[in-house]
Amino acid sequence: MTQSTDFFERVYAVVRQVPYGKVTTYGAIARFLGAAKSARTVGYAMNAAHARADVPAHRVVNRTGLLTGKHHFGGINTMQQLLEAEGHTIVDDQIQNFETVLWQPTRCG
DNA sequence: CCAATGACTACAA
DNA sequence: GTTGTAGCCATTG
Repeated sequence: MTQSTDFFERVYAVVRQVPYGKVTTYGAIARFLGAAKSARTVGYAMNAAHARADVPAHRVVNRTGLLTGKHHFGGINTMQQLLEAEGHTIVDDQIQNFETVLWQPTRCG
């Protein structure tokens, strides 16, 4: 399907590669896709990712590790709880040791 | 087709 | 070091 969803599928493919207990950023995904400046569009794709059960959008946060999109999970605490359930520590909607749990997309595992 | 929106990021003051 | 503005790109109206 070479439709608008194509771009989203690219994002989904990367987000699904995020391992358990790890998180990534919009910029990392955008850059990996070759659209370093489309970070916003990546977040937009996340909004559509709601329809994808295989897309752990809660593992995607902004470059500061802040849960900016927690509002889009139906509950402002849903995203945080999901991350905490994976062993993350969140304070003030911000992931602690963010760089420690940060994961970056790779072409080979 | 034009205008507005958005889960971002980088630069400047 | 904090706050504000600008740029960017894809989607939607």
